[in-house]
Amino acid sequence: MNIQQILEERGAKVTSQRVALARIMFSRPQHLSADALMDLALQAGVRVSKATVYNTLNLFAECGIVREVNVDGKKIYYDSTITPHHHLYNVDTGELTDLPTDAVSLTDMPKLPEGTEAVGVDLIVKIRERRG
Amino acid sequence: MNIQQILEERGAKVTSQRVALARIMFSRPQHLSADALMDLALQAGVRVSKATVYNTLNLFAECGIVREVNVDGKKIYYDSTITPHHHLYNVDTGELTDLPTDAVSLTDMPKLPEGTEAVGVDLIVKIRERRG
DNA sequence: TTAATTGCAAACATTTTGCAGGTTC
DNA sequence: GAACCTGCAAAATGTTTGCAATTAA
Repeated sequence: MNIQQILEERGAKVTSQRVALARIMFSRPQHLSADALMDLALQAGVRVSKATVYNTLNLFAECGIVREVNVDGKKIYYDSTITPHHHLYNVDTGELTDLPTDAVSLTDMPKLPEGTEAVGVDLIVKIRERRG
Repeated sequence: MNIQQILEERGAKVTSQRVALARIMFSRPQHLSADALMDLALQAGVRVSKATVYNTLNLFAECGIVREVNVDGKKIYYDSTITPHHHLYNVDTGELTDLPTDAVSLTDMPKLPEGTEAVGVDLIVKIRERRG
C-alpha cells in the first residue's frame, strides 16, 4: 500500500504528518483510537497535533484505507484492516479483536428500503470474562 | 412490562421520573438518544433533569429493559425493543430501524477466547441513499 | 428516619473548528 | 504563489460527577 499514491489520487497533499501516521497505522493489523495513535506518534518522535491526528484519520476513512469501528458509543476506533471481517469486543477489558468472516455464517442480505444501497455490515460479538 | 415491579426487584426506588421516562420509552418500539428522550419528557410535561435522564437510561440498560445501540461513535441510542434483532442504519439520514433476525442468516457462533462468554451480538447494516 | 434519588452546575472526554502561520506542488 | 495543511486554543458534543436539597420506603 502506497500512501503517497493514495493521497495523490485523491488530490490531497503528501505531508510528513500523513506519511508518518500512515506508517504507524499500517505497520500491523490493529485498532487504534485517535488518542492512541497520537501517543504512538509522539513516542516515535513524530511531531503532530491532536487536530491533525483527527483530520488525518477522517481523511484515511474517507479514502477507505481504514475502517471505523464503534463499539462503546464513546470513542471511535480505527481498524488498519479493511478486508471484510467482524469484531470481538471484550466489554470487561475493552479489548477489540478481529474475527474472520467465516467464523460466523452471514448468508444473505436483507431487503433494503427503496432507493438505498448497502454501505457495509458491522458485526460485533460482545463477550465478557466468564462469571461463576 | 411492569416498570414498578422491575425496579422493586432490583432494589431501586420507584420514582416519578423513572416511571414517566419508562412510560415514554416503552410507549412504542423506538430508538432514542438521552437527548431525544429528555425532549419528549419535557414536551409531555414531565419535569426531569439531564442527569436523571442519563442515570435512568443507564439503570434501564443494567436492568436489561433497554438495549444500547452504538452506531456513529458519537452518541448512544437506546432501543425499547429487547427481543433479538438487528439494525439498519442510514448514514445519510441518521435513521435507525430494526431488522428482524430472520432477515439475515447468522448461523453459528464463533469460538470465543478461553474464559469468556458471549454477552450479545450487534449486527448493523449500514445503508445510504442510492447514488447516480 | 435514612438511604436513595434528583437537579443543578461543573467536570470530563472526545471530536471539531477558526484562524494565523507554514508547507506542498 | 495559490491552495492546502498544521498547530494551537477554543468551542461543541455527549456523558458523568459532586453535592445540597428532596423524596420514597
